[in-house]
Amino acid sequence: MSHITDPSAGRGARTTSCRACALREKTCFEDMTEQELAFMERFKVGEMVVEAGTTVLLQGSTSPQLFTVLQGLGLRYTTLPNGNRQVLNFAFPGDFIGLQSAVMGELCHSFEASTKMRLCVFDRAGFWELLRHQPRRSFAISWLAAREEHFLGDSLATVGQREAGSKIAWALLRIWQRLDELGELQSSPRGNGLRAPMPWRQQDLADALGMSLVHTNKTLARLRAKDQADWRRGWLTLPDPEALAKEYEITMSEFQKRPLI
Amino acid sequence: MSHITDPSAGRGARTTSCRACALREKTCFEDMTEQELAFMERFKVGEMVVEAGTTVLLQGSTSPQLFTVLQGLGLRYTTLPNGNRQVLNFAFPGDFIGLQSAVMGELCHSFEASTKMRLCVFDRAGFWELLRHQPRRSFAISWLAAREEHFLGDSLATVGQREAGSKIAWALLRIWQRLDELGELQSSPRGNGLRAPMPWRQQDLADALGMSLVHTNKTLARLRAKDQADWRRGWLTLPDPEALAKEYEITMSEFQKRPLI
DNA sequence: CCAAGCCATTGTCGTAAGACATAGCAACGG
DNA sequence: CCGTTGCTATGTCTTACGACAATGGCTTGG
Repeated sequence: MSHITDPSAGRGARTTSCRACALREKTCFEDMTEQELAFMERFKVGEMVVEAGTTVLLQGSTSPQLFTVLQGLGLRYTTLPNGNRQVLNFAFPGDFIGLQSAVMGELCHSFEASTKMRLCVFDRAGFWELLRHQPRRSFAISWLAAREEHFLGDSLATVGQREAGSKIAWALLRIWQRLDELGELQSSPRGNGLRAPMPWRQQDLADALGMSLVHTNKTLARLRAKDQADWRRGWLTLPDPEALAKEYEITMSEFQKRPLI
Repeated sequence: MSHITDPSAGRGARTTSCRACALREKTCFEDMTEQELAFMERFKVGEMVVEAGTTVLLQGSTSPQLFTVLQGLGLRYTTLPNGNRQVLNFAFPGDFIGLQSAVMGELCHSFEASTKMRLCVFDRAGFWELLRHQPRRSFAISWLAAREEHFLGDSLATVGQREAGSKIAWALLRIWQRLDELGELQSSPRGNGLRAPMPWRQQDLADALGMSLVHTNKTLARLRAKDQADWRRGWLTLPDPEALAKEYEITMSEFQKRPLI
């Protein structure tokens, strides 16, 4: 299902860490120094490519690895004792996976690839080294953690306080915005506006919002009937994101450049 | 409503930062070095005492300050455009408040004192200095952030996937455990087991769990009738926490020593 | 070309939870 | 002493949402 490639194989010195991919321009940092690069080189274990559907991290296990998403989309979730599943968030390129596992011993969530993914693999043991010796990287960790905390809080407020239509709209807008930031929006084949790839299943969205599959489906149908959002066969189309946000009282946070690990 | 005291007034050098209070033994770190102490001294702005009901941080504003809770209990919440309120978490002594505001420009949540509180005030501008020059403190920040992320995820799963009784039980157990860790459990005046101070209102709990006040009240009454939990007049009594957790399929995370900022 | 899965869709029905209204009960203040 | 305020407690009625069931449409694979 997956294989690990040697990070040093066949690439020049300055394409190390995550800088190999197009994510570089999205960072809010100047280029790393040579010293930092050398350190990150040691920290990085390799790259991993996994097929859609692969469980990368499994709740209850103790993974020795941390990841940064380079390509593809994923899903972070917990399974409750009653069998229910809660999707904690959707993962996009640039996301750092596993900070919690580095702190809590045992994993309290699973991570699954929703499409084919390419991951940058780091060694958990080296993580504390990173914090100790690389203040700028350390800043990045805190930045990402704070941002993650912010979005989890936002999710909590949505799941707790919004009604079905508003929940769905919120989730779609959030995903839309994130893909927009990553430059993943494309013009529709029929030429009517933009569309975004959205490979998840309705069940995933339902589990993210604390709704049943059926109710999610019906609510999506309602949004589609009102020409507010159309999500079918892996593609999302929002005719007017701003109007949608206004209709359902959703305030989007503005774009922020993000640091990379 | 509040006043700020000079941190250097009337106390010895080694009682600086947050180490002045009994929280010290709860840390997972060796004592700070003299150098670290000196740095934290600069970082610390003062202490602040606020009365119950005070809004310490207001959503939408830009606070130049970060806090560590020294004494008292508080509440972190967001207000949605539709007027609903979501309580994000309850704050206890040792909690670090404001990491997000240090990263996102504008505050996206409010913080309110539920009892009289004593807070350790830090300067936001000095925060990045801290990360840059104090690797051990920087570790602590990451640790706390990861833990916060963990609990937010847990909250999300609870609000999204549990039914009313289980939600309430989960919240009560979580608060009980936290107070236990802080050594705040007391023997009941009537001599029947332990009790914990719980100064919040039913509305607060309702807003934390995404339930209506009325339903929260009725669910609490049901738990009380079954002798599983009794929360009245600011005091919580759990006759058998383990049994409660088992009954409602709640797995408590074990105690972990926490670092201090 | 048909069978088997996997999802999406839609209808019916039941219930958990919300909305609203009202009452009870301290605590506080003049 | 009584009126106000802030919170808790119940009763009744309504509804958004979940549970269950059946269908249909792609996709994969022999």
